[in-house]
Amino acid sequence: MTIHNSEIADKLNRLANLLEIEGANPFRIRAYRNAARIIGNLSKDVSDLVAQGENLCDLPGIGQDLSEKITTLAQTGELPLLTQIEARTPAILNDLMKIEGLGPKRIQVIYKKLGIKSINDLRSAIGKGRLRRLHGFGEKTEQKILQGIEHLTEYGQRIKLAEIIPVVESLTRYLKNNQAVKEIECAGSFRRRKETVGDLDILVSAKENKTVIEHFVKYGEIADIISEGSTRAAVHLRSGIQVDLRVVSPGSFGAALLYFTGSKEHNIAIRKIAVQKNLKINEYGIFKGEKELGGRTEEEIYKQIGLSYIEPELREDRGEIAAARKKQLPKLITLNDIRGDLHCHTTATNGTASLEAMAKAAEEFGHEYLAITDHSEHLSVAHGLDKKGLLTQIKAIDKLNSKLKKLVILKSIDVDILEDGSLDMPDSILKELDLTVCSIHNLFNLPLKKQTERIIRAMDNPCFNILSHPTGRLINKRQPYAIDIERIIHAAKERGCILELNAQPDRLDLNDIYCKLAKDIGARLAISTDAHSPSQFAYMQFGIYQARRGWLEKADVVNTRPLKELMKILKR
DNA sequence: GCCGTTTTCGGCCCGACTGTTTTCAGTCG
Repeated sequence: MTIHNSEIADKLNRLANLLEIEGANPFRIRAYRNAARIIGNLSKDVSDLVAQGENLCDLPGIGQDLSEKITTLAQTGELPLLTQIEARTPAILNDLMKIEGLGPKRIQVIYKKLGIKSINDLRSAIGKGRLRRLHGFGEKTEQKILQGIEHLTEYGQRIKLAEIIPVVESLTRYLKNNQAVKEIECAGSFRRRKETVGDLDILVSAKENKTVIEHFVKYGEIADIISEGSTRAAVHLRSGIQVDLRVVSPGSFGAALLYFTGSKEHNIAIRKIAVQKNLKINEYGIFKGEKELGGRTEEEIYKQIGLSYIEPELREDRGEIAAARKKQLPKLITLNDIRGDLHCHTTATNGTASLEAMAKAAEEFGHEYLAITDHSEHLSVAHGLDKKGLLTQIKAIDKLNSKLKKLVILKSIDVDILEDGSLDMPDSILKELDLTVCSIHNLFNLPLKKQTERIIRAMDNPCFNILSHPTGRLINKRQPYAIDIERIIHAAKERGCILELNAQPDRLDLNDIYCKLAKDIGARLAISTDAHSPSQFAYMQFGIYQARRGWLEKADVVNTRPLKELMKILKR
């Protein structure tokens, strides 16, 4: 049995929670949480590192003790300290930590005094009025906890980035109606363009705070107000999303933006650097004693602590600070760098628009080239094309190309990788195409080795160009299939194959961490929309966001190249 | 529990809001 990084991180987090409930040293708890984050963000499997005899102490934030604990965990699947603590503090208390308004101290009290262990226990205790009899608990706290339980059971999941955009747009439009508002930005994980967001953090600079807050809490979509003060307020929208508003003076906008954008780990790291330089960073600015050295812009603050400006997408404490210090940050790719799209579908299979309509939309989007990649026969639910169907499409593309002025249509296919690693179309036909996009669309549950070798065997075919949605995950819906991604990236590099970053908002596959791994290994990537309708070409933006989070630059992505150069790359 | 061109011991980011209590602890970001 191999234990995955996410499971190791989960166990460390659970241990940290229980320790916190027991009242352990807060810095020790932080060390465990920090280690959980480091492991969770790692692109390589800890189990592999351990098997190779690597010393985990080399990882930042992991010392001798944690290294030994994690090694044991990777080897045996057990974390003895966790087992030991669970013997006296029930593991189920972890569930209570997820409830808004309930932290370790209160959980400790309700467990010790009332024997409450689960959310159900808690609900019934509140119903019987047992909670409000405890010292430090009152009626309002009770109501808040009840609301927290309700909110948790109703809206457990984070929301996909694409789904939150209209919410942000209408809210910011509303806030701008207030005369006092000068600048406005949606910060938080939204600004870092994370694939999902948990809540919204809106930052406003204004001449006067009070009227902005008053205006905010009157927004028509608000279900309830969580808190309302003189500089910040928090609400739930009717959709369940929490929105935090923070208002600062224009002179502090940069400092507040930095603070509110996060990530928390990035903030802690840069504030630590400030402390080392005898400076202090807070949401109002950067200070030497009483003297303010900056705060109007984020750049000012980074500069004061000797760092070049760090793009929001990189602020995850994954090496960006060291890179900023050495002036070695990547020049991140932008939407403008993209020249074409290498994956889309038409009505020939499961797209909603004709070849002509897709071509027109791609041209209007500004593309120089577009690959038409309908499904192959094996994917019967999508009415995949057989040999004859593909040959018909090839002819139609030739005809259309002779009419098009600005755009070139590339002949292609989204061909299934079959169980034995062969492609679902004879090579003799694949050779007629400009490129191939190859996908796994069935047998998601093969064992890791088998699935990995299925893909690598497919790449051995010289007709293989792009591996589409390489891990197969669907955000909030389906786990990635079991594959050795590092081996696949190496195999792609050796064979001149390309890895796709599929820009569909529920795929974003490869994810940010694997994009960076591919870049570090030196494999090429393509950012493609997999558009099934004309409007979906706009999904390219989401691919770009994810690519930027993965440190990708223009040169790492093949569809930033002019057509001629691209064709050379596709020759393998 | 981690970490070190001030330190191998003594620090560890910083502030706002709420509820309950009467000066502050707990929670959150």
